[in-house]
Amino acid sequence: MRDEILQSFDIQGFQNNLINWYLDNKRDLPWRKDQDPYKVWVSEIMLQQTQVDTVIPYFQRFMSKYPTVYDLAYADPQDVLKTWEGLGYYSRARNLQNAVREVAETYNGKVPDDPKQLGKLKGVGPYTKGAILSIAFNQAHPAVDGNVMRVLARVLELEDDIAQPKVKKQFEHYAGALISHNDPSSFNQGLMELGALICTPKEPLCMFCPVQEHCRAFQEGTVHDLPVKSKAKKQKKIPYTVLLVKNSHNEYLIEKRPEDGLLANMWQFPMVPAGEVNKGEIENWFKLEYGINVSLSAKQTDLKHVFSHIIWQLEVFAALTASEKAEDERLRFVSREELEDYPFPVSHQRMIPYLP
DNA sequence: AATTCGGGGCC
DNA sequence: GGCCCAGAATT
Repeated sequence: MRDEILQSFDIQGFQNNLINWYLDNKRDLPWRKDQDPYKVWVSEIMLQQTQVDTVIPYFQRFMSKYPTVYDLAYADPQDVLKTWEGLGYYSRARNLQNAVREVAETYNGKVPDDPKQLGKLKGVGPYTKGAILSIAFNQAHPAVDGNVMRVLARVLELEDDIAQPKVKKQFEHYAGALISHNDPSSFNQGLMELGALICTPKEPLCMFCPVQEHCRAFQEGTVHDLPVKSKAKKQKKIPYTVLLVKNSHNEYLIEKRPEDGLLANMWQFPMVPAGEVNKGEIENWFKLEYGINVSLSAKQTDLKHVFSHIIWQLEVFAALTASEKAEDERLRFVSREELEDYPFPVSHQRMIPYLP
């Protein structure tokens, strides 16, 4: 790499200022009560692309349901998914349980402290590996997330586009060069805490920054120009007609999504791809696709749901059927109360108030 | 290297 | 509307 960037950098002073600030100002978070590797692991998975305030209640519920590696290893995957409901990126839950089962079987229930073994676990990438090693095992491995890239881009005044994968590897190199070997846990968490509380994306609080004297962007007045990040392309809009199908027993038709792809293994109300099926053909299409005769009734509402890469435009209709049972394994008629037992994506939770 | 994975908070 | 968030897996 370009190590001349670190030539005149006061690594020791930076470490001391950062760590002392962190120890004095760290938030009292539920996963910071101890260094249990399993808890650190679960918290780091939940915190991927997810803000602290969102994670807190999920972490509490998850740990009370699955206090140990073995509790999670032996749990029903559908129950785990239900516990994850609303948190998003549901493959995280499936990967976590698969990895925990491997830890139970292969590593005698102990989270491995070996970087190679840890990195092979499902869902444990470069960031999470470094976070677990440093926080739970006090090993000096870098843990570079979005916060750390923003902080380092400013402190070292790095103008590389942080949206590019190769740039993250460069930042990991710098983070590895800066990390405290005396207290890698506080150093890594301090970088992230600084990014969350002080070195924020917009309007950073430089006046309160513990490493202001080390920050090249502050010295040069370029804080607002960093980090450089290219824009993501706009999401594609996909229209659906959703059918809230009710039968004579006041039961509603739900279906289980495929085991791969978007919202894998979650349940939902049947969706008709409106881009491929005309309004007048919906009932025929439904009979062919689901084997159930329905009659469309009143439109209930329009909903828009934004994902990272697509936007669902949902037109929600009520519908009636004479059917009482569905042949297909992925289909079920359930009462309003029984709906609560199934993991639903937020987009479909929002339809429940409109059930006929 | 680019795309696929959720959802909420903020402006 | 756009941007950000304690990213990883897949292609």
